[in-house]
Amino acid sequence: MSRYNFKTSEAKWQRRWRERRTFASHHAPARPKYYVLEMFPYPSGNLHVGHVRNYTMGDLVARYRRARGYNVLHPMGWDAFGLPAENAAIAGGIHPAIWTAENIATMRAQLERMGFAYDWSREIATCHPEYYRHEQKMFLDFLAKDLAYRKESWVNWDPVDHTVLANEQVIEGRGWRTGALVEKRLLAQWNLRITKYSDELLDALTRLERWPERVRLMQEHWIGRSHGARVQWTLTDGKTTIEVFTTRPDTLYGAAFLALSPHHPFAEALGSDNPALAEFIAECDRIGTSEEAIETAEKRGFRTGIEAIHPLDKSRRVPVYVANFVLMEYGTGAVFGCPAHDQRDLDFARKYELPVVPVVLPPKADPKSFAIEDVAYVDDGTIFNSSFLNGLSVAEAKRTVGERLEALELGQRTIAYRLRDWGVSRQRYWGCPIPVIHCADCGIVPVPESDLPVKLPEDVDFDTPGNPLDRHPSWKHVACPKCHKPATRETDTFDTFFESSWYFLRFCSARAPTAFQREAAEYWMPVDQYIGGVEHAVLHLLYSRFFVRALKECGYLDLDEPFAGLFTQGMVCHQTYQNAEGEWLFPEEITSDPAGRPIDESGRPVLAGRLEKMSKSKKNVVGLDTIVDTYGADTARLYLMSNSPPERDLEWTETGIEGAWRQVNRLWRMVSEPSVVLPPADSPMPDSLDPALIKVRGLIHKTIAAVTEDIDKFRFNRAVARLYELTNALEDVRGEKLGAGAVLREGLETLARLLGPMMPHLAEEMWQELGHETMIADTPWPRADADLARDEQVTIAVQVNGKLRATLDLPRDAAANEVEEAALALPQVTRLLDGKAPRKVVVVPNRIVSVVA
RNA sequence: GCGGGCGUGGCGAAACGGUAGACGCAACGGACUUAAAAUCCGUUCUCCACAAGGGGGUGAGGGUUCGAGUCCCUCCGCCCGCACCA
Repeated sequence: MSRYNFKTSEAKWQRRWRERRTFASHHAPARPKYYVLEMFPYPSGNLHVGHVRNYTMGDLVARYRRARGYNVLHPMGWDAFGLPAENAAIAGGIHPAIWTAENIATMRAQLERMGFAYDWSREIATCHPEYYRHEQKMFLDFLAKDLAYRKESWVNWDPVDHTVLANEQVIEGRGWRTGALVEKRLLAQWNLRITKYSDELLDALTRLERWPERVRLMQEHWIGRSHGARVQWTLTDGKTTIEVFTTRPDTLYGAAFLALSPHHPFAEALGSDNPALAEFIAECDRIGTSEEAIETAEKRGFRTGIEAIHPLDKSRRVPVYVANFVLMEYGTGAVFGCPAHDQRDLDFARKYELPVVPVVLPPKADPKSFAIEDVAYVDDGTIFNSSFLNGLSVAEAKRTVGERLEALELGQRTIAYRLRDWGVSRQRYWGCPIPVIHCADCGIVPVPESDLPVKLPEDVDFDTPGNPLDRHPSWKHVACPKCHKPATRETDTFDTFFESSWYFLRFCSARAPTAFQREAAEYWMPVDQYIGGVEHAVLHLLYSRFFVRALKECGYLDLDEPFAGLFTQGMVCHQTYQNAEGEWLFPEEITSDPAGRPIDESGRPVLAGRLEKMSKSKKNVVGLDTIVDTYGADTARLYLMSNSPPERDLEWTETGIEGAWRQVNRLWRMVSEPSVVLPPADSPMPDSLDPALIKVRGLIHKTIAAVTEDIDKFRFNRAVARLYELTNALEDVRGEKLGAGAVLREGLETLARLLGPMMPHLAEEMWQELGHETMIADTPWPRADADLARDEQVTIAVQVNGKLRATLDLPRDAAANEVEEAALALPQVTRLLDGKAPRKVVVVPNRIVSVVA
C-alpha cells in the first residue's frame, strides 16, 4: 500500500512551475483579463492558518480562471510598514528594516511551500523607497488639488502606541491594535479630504453588485448621510447667532432648549469669562475619556443663563446649555432639543425640568389628552401645536418649514454626513515620511518633486519613547526649498493604510518608474476578485475607494472603483483551554487524571474553552510549518476548503486534517494502483458500455458542471463534496464490466483536472501518472457534456396530501399524463384514495407528483 | 438603542418552494493482522415494529401553498457591525 510522497512531489512541481515561469502574467490587451488579489499580509513573522485559508481561496480562483482561458494577474506583496516592527526594535534592539526583511523572507518561503500560483516577479514591499516614493508624489498632487490639508483638531490618541488614530481605527473607544482607551488630543495633523466624495462613495455602493451586502451596509452607515436643515437662532445678547443642524425641522415648535458642544467656539468664548463653565468644559474632556463615562454616558448640561429666541416665534425663548453629549465634529456642533420627539432630549429635559410640548400627534390620538411620559414619540403623525404647520404630516412639515426658513433667510435644508476626513499623520518612525518642510518664513513648503523620495534615516535610536525622527540629530534639519533658510522636515509619517490604498495599482506594473503605468493599470483594473477579512469593511476598503477617486482627479488614471468583486472569508478557529484561574494553556500542557478528566501539569482541572480565532495569547495557534511537514500543502489546502462555507468560520481539528490526508492518499492510490487496467491516454471511449458505467460517466459530467458552478459561486466546500462523491463512485468501478478501464480513465483524468486549482501538486502528479507529458497548470478546464450528464431514468417522488408515499422510476421527460397514471396506480396511492377520484393532481416534470385525496 | 445575519443529527454541514440530513468528522459492528496502525465492508435523525410498514422531526407559534428548512407574520435565542450622529 503506497503512500503519497508529498515531500518530493510538492517540491518537484513547485520547482517546475518556477523554472517555466508558469504563473508570470503579461500585459496582453487582446486577451480577457482576470485580476485575483488577496489582501496582502503584514510581515509579522509567520504565516498562520488564517492567512493560508485566504490565499488558498485566491489561488483556487486564480488557477481556475487560468484554466478557463483568462489572462490572470495574481500577485503577492508585503504591507511592510507598521508598529510591530518598531516595537520589536524597542524590545529587541533589531532595526525595523532588518526585522521586516527577515520576516518577509520567512513568510515568502512559507507561501512558496504552499504552492501558490503567484507572479513573484511583481512582488512589492511597501517599506522600500521604490514603493513609497510614489505615494509621496501622490501626496504632493493631493496637496495641489486641495485633497490634502493640515488642520488642528481633536484627535484620537493611543497612549500605548504613542500615536494618533483615524476614526476608523477606534473600536468602542479603544485603539484597534492596542485595545487601549483612546484619549482626545488637540493636534495639528494632515488630513485627506475623503468627505469631498461622500455622496459618490455612498451612491456608488449600489453598483458594487459583487460585494457582500453587509460590507456595503457598513460603509453606508459609516458615511451616514442625513437630510435635514440648518436653523439660525439669535441669542438674547442681541449679537450672537447660533446655527444648529437638525433632521427634524418639523418639530421646531417643540423646541425646549439649545445645546452647544463644549468645543463650540461660543461655548469656549463664554467659558473664558466664566470659571464655572470653563471647569464644566474641562470636566467634559476629562470624563470623555474615562471608562466610566463611556459606560454610564450620563447626559449633563451647563446652563449658560443666556436664552435663544425662537426663529419662527420671536415671543418664545429657550435656555442655552453647554452639554457633554453634543459633538463638535458633526453638523454644526449645536442642536435644539425637542424632548417630546427625541429620547435623549427627553431625558435631558426631565433632568433639568424643561417643558415637554408634543408637536407630532400619533394617528388616532386625542390632541387634548396626548402627553409624553417616559418615551419620546418618534414616528410619523400629524403636526399640531405648531402654527402654520398644523395638520401636516411629518414629511410635509419638513418641506414646508424648510421653505419658510429659506424664505426668511433663517436657515436652509441641507445634508450632514457622519464621515469625517481621514487623518493620516502618525507620530512614528516606521512609515512613509510626509514630504513637507516647515519653514518659519514660508510656512508649509512641499518637498520639490526632484528631491523625492524623502527616505527614512537608518541610524535611529529607540531607547526613549516617542518619535525617533523627531529627535534624530540631523535628518529633519534642511534648507527651505523656497527661501533656503534653515527649516525642518515634517517628522510625522503616514498612516500605513496609505500604502495599502493603492498597492493593487502598483502590481499592474510593479517595476514602473512612476507609481504605475497607466495602460497596464487600465488593462488589469479593477480587481475582479478581491479576498480578505471583513475587519477591513470600512478601513482599507473605504480608503482604497477614496484613493482611486482622488487619483482620477489628479489625472493618474480613469477608474471608478478598485474592487469589482469582493469576498470576505471567515476566520480559522481552534479549541482553547483554560485553567481555573482563567490562564490559557497549550494543548501539550494538558494530560488527564485517572478518571479521564483533563488536568494541567500540576494536577489542576482544565476547562475546554470555546472556539476562538487562533491567536498567540490564547495559545491555540497551529503552526503552519508543522502542518505542511506532516501532511503536505495539498492536504492543508483541501482541508481549508472543505467542511465549512468560505464566508463562515472554520474549526481547525486534528481529525479533520487527517480526513483530508486520507482523501489525498485515496486519490493517489486510485491512479498509482488502479483497480482496472487503464487504456493508454487519449484512447477513444468504446462504443458500448455496461449500464452501470453509463451512470458513472453521467456522474463524471454532472460533477464537472457542478464543480464549475460551485467555484463560480464561491461554494468551495460543496465542490469538495462533489469531488468526494465522484471519487467514491470511481472506487466502485471494477474490471469485469465492459469499458471499465476507459470510464475509469475518463473519471480519473477529470478528477485530476478538477482538483488542479485546489490541490495543484497532487493533480500534476496524478496527471503525470496517467501518462501525460503536459501539465495540469496548462490544461484547459474540462467541459461537461450535457448529453452525458443527463439521466435517462429519473426518480419521481409521489406525495399524497403533502406526504411522501412512494417513488417512481420512469424514463426522463415522460408525459405528464403517463406519470400521473403511473402514480395513481401505485398501491400506496390507491389505498389512500380508497376508490375515490383524487381532487387534484400536480405533476412537476421529472420531480414530483402531488396527489390531493 | 439602531442596522444586519443566523438557528437543520453527537459535530462541521447539504438541500432551483418539490424524496430533509448529500459530503466529511466522530461513534459502533465486522474483515484483514500475533497485535496495532493503515486499509476495506456495514450501521448511525427519532419513536412503534421481528419484519413489512407506519408516526414524528429543520428554535417556538401561526399563515400562504397541492407541497415550506426555504416565502409572510409574531415570539425566543445566538452572532456581527455602529453607537450620545441631533
